[in-house]
Amino acid sequence: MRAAPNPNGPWHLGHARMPAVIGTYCDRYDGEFVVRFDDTDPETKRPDLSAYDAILDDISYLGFEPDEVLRASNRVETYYEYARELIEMGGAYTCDLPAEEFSELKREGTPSPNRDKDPETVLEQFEGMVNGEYSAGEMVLRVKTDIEHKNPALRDWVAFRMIDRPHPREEAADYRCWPMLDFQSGIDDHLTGITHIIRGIDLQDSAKRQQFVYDYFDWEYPEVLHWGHVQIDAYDIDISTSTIKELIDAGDLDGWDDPRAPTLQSIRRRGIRGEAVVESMIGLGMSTSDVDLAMSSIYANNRDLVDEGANRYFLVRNGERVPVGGDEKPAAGSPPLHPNHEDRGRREIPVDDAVLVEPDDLPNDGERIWLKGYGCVRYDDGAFVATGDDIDAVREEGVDVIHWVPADNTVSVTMRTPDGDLTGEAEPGFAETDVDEIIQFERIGFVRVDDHAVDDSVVYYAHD
RNA sequence: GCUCUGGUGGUGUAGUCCGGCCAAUCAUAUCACCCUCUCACGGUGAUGACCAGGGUUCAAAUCCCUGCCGGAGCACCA
Repeated sequence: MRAAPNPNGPWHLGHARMPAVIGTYCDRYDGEFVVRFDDTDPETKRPDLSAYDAILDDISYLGFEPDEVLRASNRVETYYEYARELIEMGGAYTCDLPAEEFSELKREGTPSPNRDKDPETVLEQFEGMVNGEYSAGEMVLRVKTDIEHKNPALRDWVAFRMIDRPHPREEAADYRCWPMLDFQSGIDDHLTGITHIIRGIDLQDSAKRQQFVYDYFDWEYPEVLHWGHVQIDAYDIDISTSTIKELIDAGDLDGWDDPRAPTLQSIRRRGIRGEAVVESMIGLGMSTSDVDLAMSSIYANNRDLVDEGANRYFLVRNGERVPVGGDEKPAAGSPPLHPNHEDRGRREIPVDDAVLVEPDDLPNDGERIWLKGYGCVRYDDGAFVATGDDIDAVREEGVDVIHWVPADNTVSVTMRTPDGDLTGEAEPGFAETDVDEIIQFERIGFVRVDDHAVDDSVVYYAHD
């Protein structure tokens, strides 16, 4: 099986579907996973040189290792050879009709006057194309199909056209005569032994077009399945590489891994495992209609994967400083690193004379609240007074449990989320977490530690 | 205009080919409750769907017809 990306940028979430599905199939049935960059248009779908590696990187993030990586722009001579063969069989003809003119004839089912040229002339003109003797728009090579085919999309389609602008890859910069997707892809699928093709509904007619070429060569066409587009909820941004690129260029996004971007690099940085994405993509099935992927599905999968491993810490946003007093006041709090794993030990959070809590968590005056891992306090006149109550206050008397941090010696944290950046103060022990570690800020959510700078750590928010 | 293709709860999906075991599966979501010193994890329960109308049949989500709604192609893009 193969994934045939157009290397125009790093992948967005929707792109994950192809490697997820074919990778899973290949793993399951011991198949071959071929990545073929279909980079045969240096003009309108101009390849982005950095995208080749970025895409391979995205695939590896998803957990797949391609068996073979090809670039169509390395294989142009091969396409020429098959074109020559096709011409000799009388299966293709050079055509100098302007696009609009041919389009009109096609609509009526009228053949191009070039259609019956003898193969020698065609071959000669095709070599002219190969040698760059024509400019863009002057000459194309058409596959001779059926000019009266009831589906106009299949009538004598273009196999090669001229492009004046050099390919960005140096190795391919000299070519001017480029194959169209249907020709290139059709030849490659056969040559690389692809047995099963999955592609989008936008390419519904491709197989039917390519079938004409396969018939000329007497090849057997692979099994084909089409699926609809994937839309993803939870993003304001259009899921399209070009839109994301524009937003980055305009400075609205910091880059492909901005937490607001619907890209694989983004969710990777947020600590979401490729496996979680793959599972969700597999769950979408193979429907030909468009589907909406709920991010919550990816989040649920990821939560399953990371919860056991994620140690717990406190982070207080918009911290309200509240003095703590009372004779029963403990010197420190010691909540467990993980509620289901006492063996991992407990955090020690020393409390001097005040704590920070989130404004929404402040109880009404005179009411009690339980500072998790620390103890019960009563809120009196803007200060907490330790009550010395035991845990039954929570279990039986309905006292709420909240998270908190000491007022001093905290770690400043910037939390980058899909909805923008937040700041807060984390408990001292947070400083000991490793970069790349996935932790949970209790009552807030799972985050990936991105950076521990001297006075401001950065985390990327994954999900709650 | 021509040609493809599809419509099962909020979302995704199973079932549709070979009609009955489907008063419709599973997941996610939402809401309760249990557990719990997190609104995490785990457990229990609830909510919620066969596009519409005809037809065939003892029996239709499944077969047929019509309609409605949607997606895609008809590029010298991929």
